[in-house]
Amino acid sequence: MSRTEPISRRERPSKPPLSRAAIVDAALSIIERDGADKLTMRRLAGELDTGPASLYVYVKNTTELNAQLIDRLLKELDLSWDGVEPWRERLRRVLSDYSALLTSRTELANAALLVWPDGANYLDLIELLVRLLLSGGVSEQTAARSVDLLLQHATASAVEWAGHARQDGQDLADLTATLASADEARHPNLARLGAAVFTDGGHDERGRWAIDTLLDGILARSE
Amino acid sequence: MSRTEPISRRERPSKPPLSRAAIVDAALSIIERDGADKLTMRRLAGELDTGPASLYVYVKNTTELNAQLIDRLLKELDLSWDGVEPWRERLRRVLSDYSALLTSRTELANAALLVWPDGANYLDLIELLVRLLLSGGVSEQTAARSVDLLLQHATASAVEWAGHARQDGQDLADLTATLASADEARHPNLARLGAAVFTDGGHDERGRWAIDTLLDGILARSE
DNA sequence: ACCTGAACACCGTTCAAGT
DNA sequence: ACCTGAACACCGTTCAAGT
Repeated sequence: MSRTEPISRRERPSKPPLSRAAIVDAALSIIERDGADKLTMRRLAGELDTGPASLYVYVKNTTELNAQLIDRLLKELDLSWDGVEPWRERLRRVLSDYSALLTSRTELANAALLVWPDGANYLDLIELLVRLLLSGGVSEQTAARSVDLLLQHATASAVEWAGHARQDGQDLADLTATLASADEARHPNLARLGAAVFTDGGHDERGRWAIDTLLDGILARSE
Repeated sequence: MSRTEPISRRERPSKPPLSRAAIVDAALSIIERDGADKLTMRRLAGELDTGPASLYVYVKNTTELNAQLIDRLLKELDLSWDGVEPWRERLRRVLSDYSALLTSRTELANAALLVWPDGANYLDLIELLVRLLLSGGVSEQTAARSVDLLLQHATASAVEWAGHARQDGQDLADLTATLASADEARHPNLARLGAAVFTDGGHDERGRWAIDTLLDGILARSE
């Protein structure tokens, strides 16, 4: 008999075999195409031409998948340092790169706060942060803790920004209205400062201010 | 005919009328009884003996409900200041109270990062923070921005802690294993610091360190 | 006007059964 | 051994219809 493959009946001729890597790839392309909020186990299974149960052979649960995804995304970060660019500037740059990476992927940003995204690229990022801090004269113990604080800030900023951009019904107008209604007797300081509490300066400028403030605090710990 | 109420047939004799306040109350009791992760629109409707559609007469969506809930929870915070307790200590205390309030309510902690929880109690909290900062000699502009940074840190810490306590399959052991596997050539600094990056010091001590670092940074901005 | 049953369009995860 | 159909146990939100 001739060796015509009976499998060749299928439309998509060679459905690639499932694997952890194939799943992460498919997840990434859903995120790029439809947005991170559209990434679900069921949709991901659909993308791979199978049922959702099949994914659970390769990933334990959604949390684990997210951790994997975050690490994969981190690969896109430039983590080099020429040693010429001042360490403080390099630190600012890598943190805002990291934030930007997550801001357009709301659900992942959220996951990044909840999971410890273990993985080689995450380690690379931490390594760079530690290296920069040490070169700035920060003590080893302080550097270790600062990494946490800096990444927490960058991640939380991404979550906030992604959330506010999404605007689930809320907007800045509501907030400034609430603030304007602040009773002068009950909130004398707020009444004086007004909307500056929330809106003073642009996003970039505030981000830069925050990182500089963090760094000043960190440097103060190292004397 | 006698004026026997036909309504008295019902088991729970007087189902309270729906209202925004009643909904928030019911939501709070679900959170207290079953945990914040069990709070859903459908369950909430069940608690109030009605269908989920009825809730949408009083709240726009889940996000709005969460904002409401956070403000209500904030009412439980002690926001007084005798002016005798050093401002820095008072600030530390209110921030860790706020964190603790959210840590046991995972989903709300998450929401607190995403929504601007407008409401009277939130304003009270901000007012206290501004007041403490100003009394510490911080400039008005710096105080306004610092409030953001301090609350972001406290909220993000609550989210992280709640998440790690939940342990969706991940645990510290995984992470320290990853860290131990850090290639010495690729991650010389990490290899030297080891697990200290993640585990040095207890939760409370690290929290205190972070707030002090933040405050030192803030004070450095004000000279 | 105020409320809601029922439907729409989804979820994550498990498990028994198939190859 | 590896994979998956089908089911379990849910979601948030809308809308046409009822009182």
